[in-house]
Amino acid sequence: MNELPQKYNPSEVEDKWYAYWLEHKLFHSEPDSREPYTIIIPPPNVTGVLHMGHMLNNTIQDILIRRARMQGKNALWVPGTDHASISTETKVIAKLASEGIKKTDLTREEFLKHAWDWTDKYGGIILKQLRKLGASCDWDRTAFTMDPLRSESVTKVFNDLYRKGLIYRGKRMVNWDPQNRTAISDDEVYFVEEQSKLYYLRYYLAEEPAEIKESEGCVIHTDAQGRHYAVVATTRPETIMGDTAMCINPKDPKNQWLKGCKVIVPLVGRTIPVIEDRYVDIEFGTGCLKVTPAHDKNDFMLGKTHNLETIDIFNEDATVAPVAGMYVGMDRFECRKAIAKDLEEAGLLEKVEDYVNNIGLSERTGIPVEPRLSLQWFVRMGHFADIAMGPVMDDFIRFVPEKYKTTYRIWLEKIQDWCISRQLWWGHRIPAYFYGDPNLDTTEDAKYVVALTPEDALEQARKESGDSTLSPADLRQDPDALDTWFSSWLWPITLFDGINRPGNEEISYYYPTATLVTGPDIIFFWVARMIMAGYEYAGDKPFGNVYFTGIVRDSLGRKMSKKLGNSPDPLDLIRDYGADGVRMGLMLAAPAGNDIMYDDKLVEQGRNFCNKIWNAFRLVKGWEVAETEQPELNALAAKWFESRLNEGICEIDDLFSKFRISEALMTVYRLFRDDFSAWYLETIKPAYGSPIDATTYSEVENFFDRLLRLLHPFMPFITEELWQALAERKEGESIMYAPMPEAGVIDSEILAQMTLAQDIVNGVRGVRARKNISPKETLPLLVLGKINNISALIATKLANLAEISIDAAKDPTAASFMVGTLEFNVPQHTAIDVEAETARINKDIEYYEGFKASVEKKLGNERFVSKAPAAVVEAERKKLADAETKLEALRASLATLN
RNA sequence: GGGCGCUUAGCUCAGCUGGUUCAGAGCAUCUGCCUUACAAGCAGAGGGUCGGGGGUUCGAAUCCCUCAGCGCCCACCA
Repeated sequence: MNELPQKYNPSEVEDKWYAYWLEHKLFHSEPDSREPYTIIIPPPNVTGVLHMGHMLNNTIQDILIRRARMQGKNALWVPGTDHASISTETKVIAKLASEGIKKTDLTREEFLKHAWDWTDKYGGIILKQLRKLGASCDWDRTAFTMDPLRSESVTKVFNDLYRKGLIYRGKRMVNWDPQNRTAISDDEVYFVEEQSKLYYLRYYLAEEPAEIKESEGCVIHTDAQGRHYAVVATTRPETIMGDTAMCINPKDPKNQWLKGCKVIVPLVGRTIPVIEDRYVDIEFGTGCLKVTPAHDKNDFMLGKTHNLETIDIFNEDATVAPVAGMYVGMDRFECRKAIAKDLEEAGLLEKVEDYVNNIGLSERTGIPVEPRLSLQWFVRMGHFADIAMGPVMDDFIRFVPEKYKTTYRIWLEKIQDWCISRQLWWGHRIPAYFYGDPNLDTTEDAKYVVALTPEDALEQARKESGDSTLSPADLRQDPDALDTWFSSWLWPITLFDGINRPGNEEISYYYPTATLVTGPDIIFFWVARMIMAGYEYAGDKPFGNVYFTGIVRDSLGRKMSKKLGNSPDPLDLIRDYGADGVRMGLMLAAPAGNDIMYDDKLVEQGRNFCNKIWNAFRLVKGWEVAETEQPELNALAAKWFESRLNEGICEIDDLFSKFRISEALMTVYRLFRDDFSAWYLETIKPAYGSPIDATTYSEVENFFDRLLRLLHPFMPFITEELWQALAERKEGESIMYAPMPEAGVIDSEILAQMTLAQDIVNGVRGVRARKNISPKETLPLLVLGKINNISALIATKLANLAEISIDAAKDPTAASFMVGTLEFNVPQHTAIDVEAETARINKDIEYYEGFKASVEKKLGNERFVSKAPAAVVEAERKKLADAETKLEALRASLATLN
């Protein structure tokens, strides 16, 4: 036993076994006759580093995959990374900027070279980090969302959807990120409250009307010179150059007088019509709305309805464009200040109010999104919403927790077409090729073809244009890239090359995958779209279950962020607490869908538990074994623990089937710590220096083995270390492939007997604690009735009893306790503290009298007796009888005290 | 503005197809113990009128209504 240190030392153990698993290719899977169990990793950003969210997410996946593997399934966990178009491009641009290089100074090829260099250098660090966690991914299959195979698939799918009419190019109002100069999808915009200002602008009437039609409730503005004007409230005065109308609500009494008028845009001097639309909120501001169709979604709609001109006054980087005619080249926010000032000076600014409004920010750059009219590629979503709704609603794809079904349904019901083009270089380039007049490329009149290759494109273009002299130089591929999610949504399929080679052996075998583990934040971005693509391109669901994890927060409930510095480095934690300890700590606090409040206490508990397991092993391994007959106590204890273990296994199986993983872990934890260590091992533990009988020893080994296997999915390293040490193992053998224990017979009789034994032991220990009697001092025990054999034996050993007298007469001087209706006396040498004992018994009597009274009241209720089920009434009667027995015993004790 | 969810011990949560698993678990706290597996441990103990109010019922943490607080998602009125 002295060979093993007193404390478990994780770091060397972890490296040793991870290398062993790799060496023997234990994570690798090939299709075979077993049932498959597949998990695809949510690919982390290729340039990302491991954070606590990854730890949680990947621990769960590893638990599921390891358990499946031990259940005899062909378990495959496919790893990979995501090219993360916007995020990576942003990082590369920043890195280049730090070297004094501007993206705009580079050619596409040069830029991509930098990006690939960056990717090769930093890419995949996160996958290396995952190994520290013990992740049992099949690294031979490591994929990248932009490797050749995935790229080919993406292009094929784009082509296919285009042919099906599900992809189109269209002019829409998109969210424009002026820093990255790209469109982003609605889902990539988040809103924050911002303290801003509401500017009230004067729009003078273009010509003074002969008469102003005054009506009830009307608000007419006149200046000192008697000229009339309307007042428009806006948060964005810088867009006035794009104004092409002013809009009022036709029912607004305040502004009736403006109907049919024309007004002059302040500073700009352009005359615009006053239009009427019920869209305008009468209550907001003055009820007058300036309409800038190029720079606001709703204004765009109004522009369409009322046939307004669209003036796009901003450049790609949100500086003012020449067409605006003034403030040209100025940044939009600079321009706002300048205009405010100029309006003020021109007397066109009525007033400025403080105003809190929500502004949309780009998820990537955090800067305000500019609504911008542009030509983009879209996927028609109606068809996809149709095919993706049913399977989730019918639980054919099961969401855990279930509440996300609603979220999913509502999103699908009002789904918008998906803008898939991004004005980026890092990503899958859109396989559309323009020909003809290059000036038309960025217009809706562009001539283009969509093709798998430039060669195909040329052929098609020749055919469509009828110009057989077109050369490759006449084709211009769309410079834009696809939204990252356009490759991610194919991930479950492309990992098995199911797009390029439909129906191949791998896709047929591994698809649909078993369970997807991901965060609810990407339910729309990714989960929903994978379901759509799955049905469209693999003819089946991509996964059977979706397990949504929560967010890892700090102990104060704050999101972990770099800014707050409240996120521990996972690798530091692994170093300090061991991978198993960290895994356990995270899992203890992580019911599906619940955020977890991370606290070092959790991983401490995990580390401590590792130590507990370690020491239990030291104990057992330290025993000397003798070929002696097994004592009855040990035989009974084994019989009990067998049942208890089976009971535990049943619970664990049930919990796993409900994805209640943290509860399953808690169950094993208690099984090991309480039942196995505190009760079973303590029961069979031989006296110091004495040997243990061979039968018991082999039983202990067997129990230990099964417990290690139950623990292995949660804590892979320590369980492998101990399992290997528990018996002779062959090279290449691993607990990873040891069968997961299955529940056997549960003997409820012996479980009940043991419960009594435990109650007695607890009773005696309670007496010891109250009377300050050392655990070392043996005590006699009087049973005022009968108890079973196991109880007597267990109690004798674990309560350190000298002897047990069955059917004993009450000893009035003894300390007493009750288990159910059975009384126990512990005679002692020292005089009992009559006062304290009296007080204790009186307290009990008081409690049981109150209890009895409530039961009597219930039973005295005619309606209860007549309406409640017989069994319930019967149970109440038994309660009453037991309470009476107990009270009788307590009163007898009290009487003997005095 | 629309929707979903939550509120049970100091903390994190379970229980919620109504009645002895009904008030639980882990952690934390307190009190004893360095008892030759483990002080990263062992033994014992305390702690909640189940957010407030109302209703249904013989009976409510559990079902219904209502109020309050919190969280998330969607929309984005200039």
